[in-house]
Amino acid sequence: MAGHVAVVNMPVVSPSAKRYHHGNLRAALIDAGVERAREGGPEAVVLREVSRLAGVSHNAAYRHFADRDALLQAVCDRCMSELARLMEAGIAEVDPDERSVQAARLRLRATGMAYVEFALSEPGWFRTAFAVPPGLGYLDGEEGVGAGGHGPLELLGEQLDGLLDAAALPAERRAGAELAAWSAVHGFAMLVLEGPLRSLPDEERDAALTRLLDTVERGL
Amino acid sequence: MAGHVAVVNMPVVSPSAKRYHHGNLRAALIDAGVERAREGGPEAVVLREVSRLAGVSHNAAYRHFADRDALLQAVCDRCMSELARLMEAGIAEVDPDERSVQAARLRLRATGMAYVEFALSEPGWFRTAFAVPPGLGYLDGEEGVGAGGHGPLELLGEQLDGLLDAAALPAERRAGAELAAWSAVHGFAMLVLEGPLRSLPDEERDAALTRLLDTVERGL
DNA sequence: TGTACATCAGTGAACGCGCGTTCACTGATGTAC
DNA sequence: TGTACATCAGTGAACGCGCGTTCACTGATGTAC
Repeated sequence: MAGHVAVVNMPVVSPSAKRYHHGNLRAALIDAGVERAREGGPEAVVLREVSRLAGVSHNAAYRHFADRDALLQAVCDRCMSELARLMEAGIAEVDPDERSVQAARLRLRATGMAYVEFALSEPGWFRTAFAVPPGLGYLDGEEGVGAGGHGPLELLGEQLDGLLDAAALPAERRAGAELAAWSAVHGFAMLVLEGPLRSLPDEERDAALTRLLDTVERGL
Repeated sequence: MAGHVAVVNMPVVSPSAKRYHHGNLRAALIDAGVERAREGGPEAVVLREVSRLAGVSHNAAYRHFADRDALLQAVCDRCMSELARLMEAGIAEVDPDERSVQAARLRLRATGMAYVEFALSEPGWFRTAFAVPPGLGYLDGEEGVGAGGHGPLELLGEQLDGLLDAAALPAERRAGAELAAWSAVHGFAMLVLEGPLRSLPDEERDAALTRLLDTVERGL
């Protein structure tokens, strides 16, 4: 019986037998934090709860993170990387060898669509990605940047360069175009997700998104 | 001596003598909440602290608000109204009798500028304006809407109508233009205020804002 | 190959914190008669 | 004009909560000799 109790008390995240040394607690804590963030956003990344999920006592976390903010930052980085990953996936759906103006436009559009889709389908992660504690930086942690080595900003920049190469964006308008495009989709996501437009019906929302992307495309 | 002690214990917000019945506690609580929100954003609207500021015991607030969220909502409404007020002031700087295309464009621009300026100069209020508790609505409280009876959305809509009247906006693009324009300035404010661009130097930020407003103007 | 020991990664108990909310109560007010 | 009384707006004490963080400690690991 006693042996079985030990099995029952195994840490949730690790299928291996309970050991005193966890092995990779740092990663396990971040994983658990990401899991909590998915459901409840950044506020849900609670040091004690995350340690519980990782199967260790709540102060073991202090071996790997200076404090709760340091853990949260690592979780934020992962969420931002996940956003970048989805953006990359959206971009990749347009044939990468295609160099036409239309393809460049479609890629930019896919970038924005993926951004908003991430926000709407994973609101907890989206909010967490932008909840880096004051005083700490974005994508500063060891986790680094997204799958292809790029954050959302770099991915957006590449699509704008693509537009430039296809002569669909005047050279004098290239500078600062990132922030204009980014602001548009970010604001849309925020207003619709938590802001005054959070009760907007789905179909109106989708129509508005199309309208928004059209506007950006024309305006750039 | 005893009489003087009573004077020392007077509520901070009311210069009148301490009375058992406050007189207008509801308004005083909202005022105190707005004061706290200015410094610390929505998290700073703490029921006990706000009651303290108003000079009453912390549970007197329950006579006027169902719970903390109800108080917070009232404070949010006030912040949103303040935003609308500043937008109106910005619009009013363009001669209201002027009906030219240029004037219509300037008014739209002033709307966006005021929005971002409010966010940057009063970050606590800006964040609070958009922190209405889940389940509660925007501008639903008694405070109602801004000085002229309009919220930010209505003000923006009027400027777009102005553009339409001046033939600077094709009629088929009028629908949904609010959300496109609003998204752009809102996203800009969020990214620069708390997001990944929060350490952007002031001059780069201002240049990016000009670029953004240009883009929106062209794109609409 | 064995062992002493430094080092590192965990544990468990405790602290202090301030919050939102509820309870039973009292002081003030205004109105019906 | 005076008074009884219902109503409303406050008070003060208490509860339970879970958090982040610190402390002194112990179990496991790997390395020098």
